[in-house]
Amino acid sequence: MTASAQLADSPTTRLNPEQRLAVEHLEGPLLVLAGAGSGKTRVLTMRVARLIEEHGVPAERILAVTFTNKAAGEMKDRIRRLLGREPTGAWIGTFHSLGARLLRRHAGLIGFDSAFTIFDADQSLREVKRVMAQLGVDPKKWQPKAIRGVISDAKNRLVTPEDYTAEHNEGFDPFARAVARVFPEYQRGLRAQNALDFDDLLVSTVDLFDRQPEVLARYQKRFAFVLVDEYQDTNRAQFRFLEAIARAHGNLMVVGDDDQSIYGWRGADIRNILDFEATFPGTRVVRLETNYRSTDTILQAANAVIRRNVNRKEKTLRTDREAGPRITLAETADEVDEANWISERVERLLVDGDIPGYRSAAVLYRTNAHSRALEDAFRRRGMPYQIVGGVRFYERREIQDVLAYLRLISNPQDSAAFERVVNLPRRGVGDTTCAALRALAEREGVGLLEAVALAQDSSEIPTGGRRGLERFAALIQDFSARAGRLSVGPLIEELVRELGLLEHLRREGPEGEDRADNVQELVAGAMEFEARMGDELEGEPSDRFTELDLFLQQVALVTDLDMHDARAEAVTLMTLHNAKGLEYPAVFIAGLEDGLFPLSRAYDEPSGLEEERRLFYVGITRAEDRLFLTWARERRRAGDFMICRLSPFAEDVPTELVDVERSPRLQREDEAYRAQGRRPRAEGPGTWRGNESRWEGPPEPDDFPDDLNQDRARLVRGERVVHATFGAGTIVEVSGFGRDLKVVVDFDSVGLKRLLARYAELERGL
DNA sequence: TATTTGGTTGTTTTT
DNA sequence: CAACCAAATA
Repeated sequence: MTASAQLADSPTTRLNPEQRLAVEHLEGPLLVLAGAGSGKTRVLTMRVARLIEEHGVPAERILAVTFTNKAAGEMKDRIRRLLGREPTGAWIGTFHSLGARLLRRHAGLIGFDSAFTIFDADQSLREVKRVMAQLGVDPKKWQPKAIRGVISDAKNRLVTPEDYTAEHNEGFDPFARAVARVFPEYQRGLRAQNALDFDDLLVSTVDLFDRQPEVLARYQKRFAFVLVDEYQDTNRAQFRFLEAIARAHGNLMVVGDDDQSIYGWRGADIRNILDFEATFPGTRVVRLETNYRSTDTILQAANAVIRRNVNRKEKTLRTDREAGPRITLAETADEVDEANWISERVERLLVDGDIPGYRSAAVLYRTNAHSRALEDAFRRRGMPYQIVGGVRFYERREIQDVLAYLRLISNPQDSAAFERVVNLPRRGVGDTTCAALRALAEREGVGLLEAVALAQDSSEIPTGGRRGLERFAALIQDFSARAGRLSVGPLIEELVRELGLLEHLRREGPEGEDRADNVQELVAGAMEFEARMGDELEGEPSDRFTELDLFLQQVALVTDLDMHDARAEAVTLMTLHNAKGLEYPAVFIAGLEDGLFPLSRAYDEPSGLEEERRLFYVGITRAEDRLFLTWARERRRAGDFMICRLSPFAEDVPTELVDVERSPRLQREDEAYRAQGRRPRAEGPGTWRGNESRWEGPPEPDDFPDDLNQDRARLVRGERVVHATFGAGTIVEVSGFGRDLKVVVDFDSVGLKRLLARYAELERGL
């Protein structure tokens, strides 16, 4: 962080004119269009400090919203440093954590108890599955994940279950009809369990503001200044949240960059930024186009890439920095070779003194699955690395098990948690007992835990199960009582001990040892947890909160990225999405192959391709000094090998900025081929060659077998097709690409079939 | 009821 | 080549 050093002495004279304009802005709407590396965080934090320091605004009148807890923490740090004291009372957090905090205060007003559970993606998926089973919606025909996705999209657009159902339950789209049945029941299920999913944290907050004008008025008055980071990634619900508060006074500052909008798939609405001036009349617009991060070479590459997008606000980043070394594009044989090349190159950068330590390098990739090969290579070489994302700590089975206990202790209505742990460790409560209990609970209109009491004198519950249920319920009640007087750390420790969980896990075999370690890590983490009670509970009756409630909330909302330790002396491995907002002296972007990056699915729509390109742009602009792009000729994906060709994105980088390399293994192999008088495999027009940095022109379509040709007419979801034997049908799903393009077709006569497009010879039409 | 087996499935990206 | 899930068996 080069900027932070300058921040320490904080004179506004260190700002460029545009930055100063933004920092000194006092009242009214302000839109800051901040290019990558243009010092936007600096502007945000300095404005906050200035409001407090020079204009005497009390810290508690400030609301600052970021996208990750880490960004929020960083903002708080910097403000603290600028002020020389804590910005006590200011609300600085993510949309989700702020929503959770507001909802906990006013849970009663929207029909929830303030100890509500927050369902993460996994839990809400389970709930969808449960509802589907209850309603008899076939999970084979409609994927629970897909349904969950549509529900999430609807929520992000603030479409209620009722709206959705009214619109679709009689429509012609059978999938939408299925969703129309599941959605309302899913929502009812959450409510019955006193649970909210991630999206609800936004939706319900907006709802609360809509329905309780006096609550809204209170926060409008309190938060006289609202500041938002990464504004290009906000969705409809988030916009409404901001707008609700800010419309009272218009003191809303948003900072964003339409070129870095990479969450369209999550409902981010680019119109929020493009229409900002129209929504808030009198908006002052400030553009930050000077980059303080990257070399001129890197910036030129970034500009050249992003220029190819049609749908954007025209702008060009400048820098005062030197040209710097050229970008390296490396061709490798396969993912193992690629990973070796990268790890070897990191080592070399270190030895040559180009970077001071491992932490100065990051490897970015498109999909989490890609991390495995890299991880192997780093481990083999004995190099320190840390992976951000992927299998998250809190998502591990054993951790989820412990958390389910805690959730049930905190919120007895959480039936999902009940089912998860009722038979863990074994208490003789199997599927039969559970099903009977569920039926009983349903009939009596109570939660599962409550139903246990009724089950004792109910003949429909198997006697074997009853004893187990009783023991379980007693255990939970016991711990609920303890939760009131113990803090989280000791509470979890006792729980784990009394369950004999560690021994239980170790008995599972070699895997179990790791699992036991993870549980111990969770205990250790909880021991360190000190609820910021003072902050969280200010002005609230404190008897409705326990430390456990707050711990669970934090756990639900803290992500892997937030736990990432930027100071650890290790190479960082993460997806391009996770890299947003970060910077490194040396950046590697791996897997630059057509179909992987951009992902083949992105070709379905022009906007999809543009979003992928923005993602590439984000990746490039993470680099301060050195940028490496790598690709593999051949890669294993989903079990089998695929022949790859260079990503068209790489071709958008001007050739004069690029040095081309081939991995040593590739050089050896190609030599061997040549010695046999044969043409090196996969090398032809359209391939970058040898050590000459010369691009030989675009690939000739004829040079690629038809089934690899990405330009071919594409089969898309919803399209009508005709098959030689099955007749007419509708495409329900498309997956894979090129040679492995697979489609699921719902044929009018024979129903669902999964087909490999290359054999199926589907014709378009009715 | 618990465990094992075999078969199927799939790869975006995340708060 | 996983990981996950359903039915079959102990």
